[in-house]
Amino acid sequence: MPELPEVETVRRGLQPHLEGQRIARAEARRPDLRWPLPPDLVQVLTGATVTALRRRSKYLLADLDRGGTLLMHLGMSGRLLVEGAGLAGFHRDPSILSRHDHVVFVTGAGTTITFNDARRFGMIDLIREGEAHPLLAHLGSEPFDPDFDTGYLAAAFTGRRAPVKQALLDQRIVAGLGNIYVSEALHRAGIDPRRAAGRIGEERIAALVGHIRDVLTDAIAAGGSSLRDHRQATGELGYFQHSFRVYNRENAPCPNQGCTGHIRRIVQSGRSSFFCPRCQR
DNA sequence: ATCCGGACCTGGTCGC
DNA sequence: TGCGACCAGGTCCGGA
Repeated sequence: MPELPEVETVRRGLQPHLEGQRIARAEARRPDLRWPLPPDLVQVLTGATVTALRRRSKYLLADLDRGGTLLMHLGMSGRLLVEGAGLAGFHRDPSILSRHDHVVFVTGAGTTITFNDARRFGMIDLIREGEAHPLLAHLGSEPFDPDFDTGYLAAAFTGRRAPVKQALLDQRIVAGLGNIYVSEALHRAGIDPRRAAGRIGEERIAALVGHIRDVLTDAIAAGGSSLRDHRQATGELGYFQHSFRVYNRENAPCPNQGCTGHIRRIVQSGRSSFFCPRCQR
Protein backbone atom coordinates (compact mmCIF):
# COMPACT_ATOMS: atom_id res chain seq x y z
CA MET A 1 0.00 0.00 0.00
CA PRO A 2 1.79 2.85 1.36
CA GLU A 3 4.18 5.22 -0.24
CA LEU A 4 5.28 8.50 1.26
CA PRO A 5 1.87 10.25 1.00
CA GLU A 6 0.01 7.37 2.60
CA VAL A 7 2.52 7.08 5.43
CA GLU A 8 2.49 10.83 5.97
CA THR A 9 -1.31 10.79 6.04
CA VAL A 10 -1.25 8.09 8.69
CA ARG A 11 1.37 10.01 10.65
CA ARG A 12 -0.74 13.15 10.70
CA GLY A 13 -3.78 11.22 11.82
CA LEU A 14 -1.88 9.49 14.57
CA GLN A 15 0.18 12.39 15.82
CA PRO A 16 -2.45 14.07 18.02
CA HIS A 17 -3.25 10.76 19.68
CA LEU A 18 0.32 9.67 20.29
CA GLU A 19 2.53 12.67 20.89
CA GLY A 20 2.68 13.46 24.56
CA GLN A 21 0.68 10.35 25.36
CA ARG A 22 1.74 7.56 27.62
CA ILE A 23 1.35 4.02 26.33
CA ALA A 24 -0.71 2.45 29.07
CA ARG A 25 -0.89 -0.94 27.45
CA ALA A 26 0.74 -2.70 24.51
CA GLU A 27 -0.12 -6.10 23.15
CA ALA A 28 1.64 -8.20 20.55
CA ARG A 29 -0.83 -10.78 19.30
CA ARG A 30 1.72 -12.77 17.32
CA PRO A 31 5.50 -13.04 17.55
CA ASP A 32 6.31 -11.71 14.10
CA LEU A 33 5.27 -9.63 11.13
CA ARG A 34 7.74 -9.72 8.27
CA TRP A 35 10.40 -10.28 10.91
CA PRO A 36 10.20 -11.27 14.55
CA LEU A 37 9.00 -8.53 16.86
CA PRO A 38 11.53 -7.52 19.51
CA PRO A 39 10.96 -9.92 22.40
CA ASP A 40 10.88 -7.00 24.83
CA LEU A 41 8.60 -4.81 22.72
CA VAL A 42 5.69 -4.79 25.16
CA GLN A 43 7.95 -4.25 28.13
CA VAL A 44 9.78 -1.33 26.51
CA LEU A 45 6.59 0.37 25.37
CA THR A 46 4.44 -0.08 28.44
CA GLY A 47 4.53 3.10 30.50
CA ALA A 48 6.64 4.99 27.97
CA THR A 49 5.51 8.38 26.70
CA VAL A 50 5.79 9.18 23.01
CA THR A 51 7.61 12.48 22.64
CA ALA A 52 7.40 12.77 18.84
CA LEU A 53 5.95 10.89 15.89
CA ARG A 54 8.13 11.30 12.83
CA ARG A 55 8.35 9.91 9.32
CA ARG A 56 11.45 8.93 7.38
CA SER A 57 10.80 7.55 3.91
CA LYS A 58 7.97 5.04 4.39
CA TYR A 59 8.86 4.43 8.03
CA LEU A 60 7.08 5.87 11.07
CA LEU A 61 9.21 6.60 14.12
CA ALA A 62 7.81 7.15 17.59
CA ASP A 63 10.41 8.56 19.97
CA LEU A 64 10.10 7.41 23.56
CA ASP A 65 10.80 9.51 26.64
CA ARG A 66 12.76 6.68 28.20
CA GLY A 67 15.08 6.61 25.19
CA GLY A 68 14.87 4.62 22.00
CA THR A 69 12.38 4.79 19.16
CA LEU A 70 9.55 2.58 17.95
CA LEU A 71 10.04 1.92 14.23
CA MET A 72 7.12 0.85 12.05
CA HIS A 73 6.65 0.08 8.36
CA LEU A 74 3.25 -0.69 6.83
CA GLY A 75 4.55 -2.96 4.08
CA MET A 76 1.94 -3.39 1.35
CA SER A 77 -1.26 -3.78 3.32
CA GLY A 78 -0.56 -2.35 6.76
CA ARG A 79 -2.91 0.02 8.57
CA LEU A 80 -2.63 1.95 11.80
CA LEU A 81 -6.12 2.69 13.04
CA VAL A 82 -7.07 5.02 15.86
CA GLU A 83 -10.20 4.21 17.75
CA GLY A 84 -11.78 5.25 20.97
CA ALA A 85 -14.75 6.85 22.64
CA GLY A 86 -15.56 10.30 21.37
CA LEU A 87 -13.45 10.17 18.23
CA ALA A 88 -14.87 11.33 14.95
CA GLY A 89 -15.18 8.96 12.01
CA PHE A 90 -16.56 5.49 11.78
CA HIS A 91 -15.19 2.87 14.11
CA ARG A 92 -15.35 -0.71 15.01
CA ASP A 93 -15.70 -1.61 18.60
CA PRO A 94 -12.02 -1.54 19.63
CA SER A 95 -12.55 -4.49 21.90
CA ILE A 96 -13.34 -6.65 18.88
CA LEU A 97 -10.08 -7.56 17.20
CA SER A 98 -9.89 -9.00 13.73
CA ARG A 99 -7.63 -11.71 12.43
CA HIS A 100 -5.04 -9.27 11.14
CA ASP A 101 -4.87 -6.95 14.13
CA HIS A 102 -1.34 -7.88 15.12
CA VAL A 103 -0.23 -5.22 17.57
CA VAL A 104 -2.41 -3.02 19.77
CA PHE A 105 -1.48 0.06 21.78
CA VAL A 106 -3.75 1.76 24.29
CA THR A 107 -2.80 5.25 25.42
CA GLY A 108 -3.37 6.86 28.78
CA ALA A 109 -6.23 8.81 27.20
CA GLY A 110 -7.98 5.54 26.40
CA THR A 111 -7.32 5.64 22.67
CA THR A 112 -6.65 2.35 20.93
CA ILE A 113 -4.16 2.23 18.08
CA THR A 114 -4.18 -1.00 16.11
CA PHE A 115 -1.53 -2.20 13.68
CA ASN A 116 -3.43 -4.30 11.16
CA ASP A 117 -1.66 -5.98 8.25
CA ALA A 118 -3.25 -8.72 6.18
CA ARG A 119 -0.16 -9.58 4.15
CA ARG A 120 2.28 -9.14 7.00
CA PHE A 121 4.89 -7.43 4.85
CA GLY A 122 5.02 -4.72 7.48
CA MET A 123 7.51 -4.55 10.31
CA ILE A 124 7.82 -3.21 13.83
CA ASP A 125 11.15 -2.86 15.57
CA LEU A 126 12.86 -0.85 18.28
CA ILE A 127 15.76 1.47 17.70
CA ARG A 128 17.77 1.38 20.91
CA GLU A 129 18.95 4.63 22.35
CA GLY A 130 22.05 5.90 20.61
CA GLU A 131 21.96 3.20 17.96
CA ALA A 132 21.39 3.47 14.23
CA HIS A 133 18.99 1.14 12.50
CA PRO A 134 20.19 -0.83 9.46
CA LEU A 135 16.91 -0.27 7.60
CA LEU A 136 17.37 3.48 7.79
CA ALA A 137 21.10 3.49 7.15
CA HIS A 138 21.12 3.72 3.37
CA LEU A 139 18.05 5.81 2.63
CA GLY A 140 18.47 8.66 0.18
CA SER A 141 17.15 12.20 0.42
CA GLU A 142 13.65 13.04 1.49
CA PRO A 143 11.80 14.61 -1.45
CA PHE A 144 10.81 17.62 0.67
CA ASP A 145 14.26 18.23 2.10
CA PRO A 146 16.24 21.10 0.59
CA ASP A 147 19.12 18.78 -0.25
CA PHE A 148 16.89 16.95 -2.70
CA ASP A 149 17.59 19.17 -5.68
CA THR A 150 18.68 19.03 -9.30
CA GLY A 151 22.35 18.57 -8.46
CA TYR A 152 21.61 15.74 -6.06
CA LEU A 153 19.37 13.83 -8.46
CA ALA A 154 21.65 14.45 -11.44
CA ALA A 155 24.60 13.08 -9.48
CA ALA A 156 22.60 10.04 -8.41
CA PHE A 157 21.57 9.38 -12.02
CA THR A 158 25.03 9.81 -13.50
CA GLY A 159 26.25 6.67 -15.22
CA ARG A 160 23.11 4.72 -14.42
CA ARG A 161 21.95 2.61 -17.30
CA ALA A 162 18.89 1.31 -15.51
CA PRO A 163 15.53 2.79 -16.52
CA VAL A 164 14.62 5.97 -14.66
CA LYS A 165 11.56 4.16 -13.31
CA GLN A 166 13.85 1.80 -11.46
CA ALA A 167 16.21 4.52 -10.29
CA LEU A 168 13.34 6.46 -8.74
CA LEU A 169 12.11 3.36 -6.94
CA ASP A 170 15.58 2.93 -5.42
CA GLN A 171 15.19 4.15 -1.84
CA ARG A 172 18.91 4.91 -1.67
CA ILE A 173 18.34 7.66 -4.24
CA VAL A 174 14.98 9.12 -3.24
CA ALA A 175 13.30 7.97 -0.05
CA GLY A 176 9.58 7.42 -0.11
CA LEU A 177 8.60 7.04 -3.74
CA GLY A 178 6.84 3.84 -4.79
CA ASN A 179 5.21 2.38 -7.84
CA ILE A 180 2.27 4.80 -8.07
CA TYR A 181 4.01 8.10 -7.58
CA VAL A 182 6.96 7.25 -9.81
CA SER A 183 4.59 6.68 -12.72
CA GLU A 184 2.66 9.85 -11.90
CA ALA A 185 5.78 12.02 -11.51
CA LEU A 186 7.32 10.77 -14.75
CA HIS A 187 4.14 11.54 -16.63
CA ARG A 188 4.01 15.04 -15.21
CA ALA A 189 7.66 15.48 -16.18
CA GLY A 190 7.17 14.07 -19.68
CA ILE A 191 9.87 11.45 -19.21
CA ASP A 192 9.59 7.92 -20.59
CA PRO A 193 9.96 5.43 -17.71
CA ARG A 194 12.17 3.26 -19.93
CA ARG A 195 14.74 5.98 -20.47
CA ALA A 196 18.12 5.28 -18.89
CA ALA A 197 18.46 7.43 -15.78
CA GLY A 198 21.91 8.55 -16.85
CA ARG A 199 20.58 9.91 -20.12
CA ILE A 200 18.28 12.61 -18.87
CA GLY A 201 19.36 16.22 -19.29
CA GLU A 202 19.80 18.53 -16.34
CA GLU A 203 16.83 20.70 -17.24
CA ARG A 204 14.52 17.74 -17.35
CA ILE A 205 15.90 16.52 -14.04
CA ALA A 206 15.17 19.93 -12.57
CA ALA A 207 11.58 19.66 -13.77
CA LEU A 208 11.33 16.13 -12.43
CA VAL A 209 12.38 17.28 -8.95
CA GLY A 210 9.53 19.78 -8.96
CA HIS A 211 6.99 17.28 -10.25
CA ILE A 212 7.96 14.72 -7.63
CA ARG A 213 7.33 17.28 -4.91
CA ASP A 214 4.10 18.42 -6.52
CA VAL A 215 2.55 15.00 -6.94
CA LEU A 216 3.45 14.04 -3.37
CA THR A 217 2.03 17.30 -2.05
CA ASP A 218 -1.21 16.78 -3.98
CA ALA A 219 -1.48 13.20 -2.77
CA ILE A 220 -0.93 14.11 0.88
CA ALA A 221 -3.62 16.78 0.59
CA ALA A 222 -5.99 14.06 -0.66
CA GLY A 223 -5.18 11.70 2.21
CA GLY A 224 -3.14 9.39 -0.02
CA SER A 225 -4.38 6.84 -2.54
CA SER A 226 -6.67 3.97 -1.56
CA LEU A 227 -6.46 1.26 -4.20
CA ARG A 228 -7.47 -1.48 -1.85
CA ASP A 229 -5.79 -1.42 1.53
CA HIS A 230 -4.82 2.12 2.43
CA ARG A 231 -6.80 3.76 5.19
CA GLN A 232 -6.11 6.96 7.02
CA ALA A 233 -5.66 6.59 10.77
CA THR A 234 -9.35 7.39 11.16
CA GLY A 235 -10.28 4.51 8.88
CA GLU A 236 -11.32 6.85 6.08
CA LEU A 237 -10.21 6.21 2.52
CA GLY A 238 -7.67 8.40 0.77
CA TYR A 239 -8.97 9.80 -2.47
CA PHE A 240 -5.95 10.69 -4.60
CA GLN A 241 -6.65 7.64 -6.80
CA HIS A 242 -9.33 9.78 -8.45
CA SER A 243 -6.59 12.16 -9.54
CA PHE A 244 -4.29 9.60 -11.14
CA ARG A 245 -3.22 10.71 -14.59
CA VAL A 246 -1.70 7.38 -15.67
CA TYR A 247 -1.55 4.84 -12.84
CA ASN A 248 -4.04 2.02 -13.37
CA ARG A 249 -5.40 3.80 -16.46
CA GLU A 250 -4.29 1.54 -19.28
CA ASN A 251 -5.89 2.50 -22.63
CA ALA A 252 -7.36 5.72 -21.26
CA PRO A 253 -6.63 8.86 -23.27
CA CYS A 254 -3.62 10.84 -22.07
CA PRO A 255 -4.92 13.63 -19.84
CA ASN A 256 -2.44 16.16 -21.19
CA GLN A 257 -4.07 19.00 -23.08
CA GLY A 258 -3.74 18.41 -26.83
CA CYS A 259 -2.09 14.98 -26.52
CA THR A 260 -3.75 12.28 -28.62
CA GLY A 261 -1.88 9.40 -26.99
CA HIS A 262 -3.29 6.62 -24.86
CA ILE A 263 -1.91 5.28 -21.61
CA ARG A 264 0.16 2.13 -21.91
CA ARG A 265 1.01 -0.41 -19.26
CA ILE A 266 4.37 -2.15 -19.36
CA VAL A 267 6.23 -4.31 -16.85
CA GLN A 268 9.63 -3.18 -15.59
CA SER A 269 11.50 -5.34 -13.09
CA GLY A 270 8.31 -7.24 -12.54
CA ARG A 271 6.21 -4.19 -11.70
CA SER A 272 3.64 -2.27 -13.72
CA SER A 273 4.54 1.08 -15.19
CA PHE A 274 1.95 3.35 -16.78
CA PHE A 275 2.84 6.10 -19.23
CA CYS A 276 1.86 7.95 -22.38
CA PRO A 277 4.17 6.86 -25.22
CA ARG A 278 3.25 10.02 -27.10
CA CYS A 279 4.25 12.76 -24.68
CA GLN A 280 6.76 10.95 -22.47
CA ARG A 281 10.18 10.81 -24.10
C1' DA B 1 28.70 -1.71 -8.60
C1' DT B 2 24.38 -2.93 -10.91
C1' DC B 3 20.64 -5.34 -12.07
C1' DC B 4 17.18 -9.07 -11.96
C1' DG B 5 14.29 -12.45 -10.17
C1' DG B 6 12.62 -14.80 -6.24
C1' DA B 7 10.96 -14.74 -1.70
C1' DC B 8 7.98 -13.23 1.98
C1' DC B 9 2.01 -13.57 2.79
C1' DT B 10 -2.92 -12.91 2.14
C1' DG B 11 -6.91 -11.65 -0.32
C1' DG B 12 -9.45 -9.93 -4.27
C1' DT B 13 -10.73 -10.46 -9.09
C1' DC B 14 -11.26 -12.75 -13.36
C1' DG B 15 -11.98 -16.52 -16.52
C1' DC B 16 -13.47 -21.13 -17.17
C1' DT C 1 -20.80 -21.67 -7.04
C1' DG C 2 -16.10 -23.41 -7.20
C1' DC C 3 -11.37 -23.46 -8.38
C1' DG C 4 -7.07 -22.08 -10.14
C1' DA C 5 -4.30 -18.37 -12.08
C1' DC C 6 -2.88 -13.95 -11.63
C1' DC C 7 -2.40 -9.50 -9.55
C1' DA C 8 -1.37 -6.05 -5.75
C1' DG C 9 0.94 0.18 -2.92
C1' DG C 10 7.51 -2.94 -0.51
C1' DT C 11 12.04 -4.38 0.06
C1' DC C 12 15.61 -7.84 1.34
C1' DC C 13 18.71 -11.15 -0.55
C1' DG C 14 21.43 -14.01 -3.56
C1' DG C 15 23.32 -14.82 -7.86
C1' DA C 16 24.63 -13.30 -12.52
